[in-house]
Amino acid sequence: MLHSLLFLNNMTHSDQRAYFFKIDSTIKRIRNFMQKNLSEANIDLTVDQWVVLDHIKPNSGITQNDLGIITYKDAPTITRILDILVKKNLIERTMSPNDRRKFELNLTLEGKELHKRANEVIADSRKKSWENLSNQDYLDLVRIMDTIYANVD
Amino acid sequence: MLHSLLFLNNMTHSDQRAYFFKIDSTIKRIRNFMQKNLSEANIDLTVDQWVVLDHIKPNSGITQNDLGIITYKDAPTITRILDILVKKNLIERTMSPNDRRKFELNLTLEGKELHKRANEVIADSRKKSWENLSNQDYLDLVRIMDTIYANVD
DNA sequence: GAACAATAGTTGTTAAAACAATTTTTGTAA
DNA sequence: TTACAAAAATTGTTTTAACAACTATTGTTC
Repeated sequence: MLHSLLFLNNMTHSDQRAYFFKIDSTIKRIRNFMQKNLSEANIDLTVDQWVVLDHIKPNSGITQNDLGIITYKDAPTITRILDILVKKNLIERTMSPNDRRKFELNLTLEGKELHKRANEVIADSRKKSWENLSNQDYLDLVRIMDTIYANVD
Repeated sequence: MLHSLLFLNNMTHSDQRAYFFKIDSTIKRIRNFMQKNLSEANIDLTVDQWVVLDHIKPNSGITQNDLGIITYKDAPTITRILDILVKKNLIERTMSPNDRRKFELNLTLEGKELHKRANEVIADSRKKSWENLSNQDYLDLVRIMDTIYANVD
């Protein structure tokens, strides 16, 4: 309710398209909600570490570069998140046999186990946060996001 | 197109509700787009500095605490952004006469001038990024964001 | 094959977010 | 009025994001 109230205020600024602020505050809340749920399940992962872990899992041997592309994170960010995941013993960097500039990334056993646990927490969070919304809402949201994404390309 | 493609990939994970990633990547893009437009207009402001400046302007004398509430930023973040805006000579912190714990915030003349310039850039960015979308889309987006926000409260 | 360009990854810096801990001031209750 | 709680703001630390600069390796062109 605070959210709606404040946004209406914000809307008076200039036009009805001040949606940036709305999306920004909502995504922050979702992130915090997921983070809280991970922490309460004693899972030592940030949401972004989860995103990276979750994208390595079905792509064994992926390089850091490609990982950055599919997660929309730049190279330095990937490097640093991976440094943390390696330190936590959740992933392995093995040098590519063909190209000594590259690493191949894989989950460790511990990484796979933690992924499984975290996945349940994230799925529950997702379900909870989507309550009262329909499949049509989902399709609309995706279409709107894709349109904006294309507009600013 | 890359966006859609990658998202479809991501969708195969578990269910159709992995919308977090979609929103997150889109908001990042919008932010970068606005930042680029500010920089190209030679406006030395980050998007978040803009948000703070834009919320002080119609609320002269607002305290840091209240500013944090309406911008959805916590106290330390507000402190640090204001430090920067003060250093840039865009806002003034004057001690509240009634309560020596509080500051009253106001734009300087320079702040008002920069706000005006930035406002045009942001409005243009907003318009551009909303192309091909309707008023109904806007209403749907707001409703979906508000619903999610309430769900994770 | 040597010179140069491109690619993969790392390091440095600044900004913002979240959280915890702290200081200063104000409000409240005994 | 004194003791304690609450409020406002700051400082410290870790993580992520963006950008620039850099190293090492590979690819290309002459």
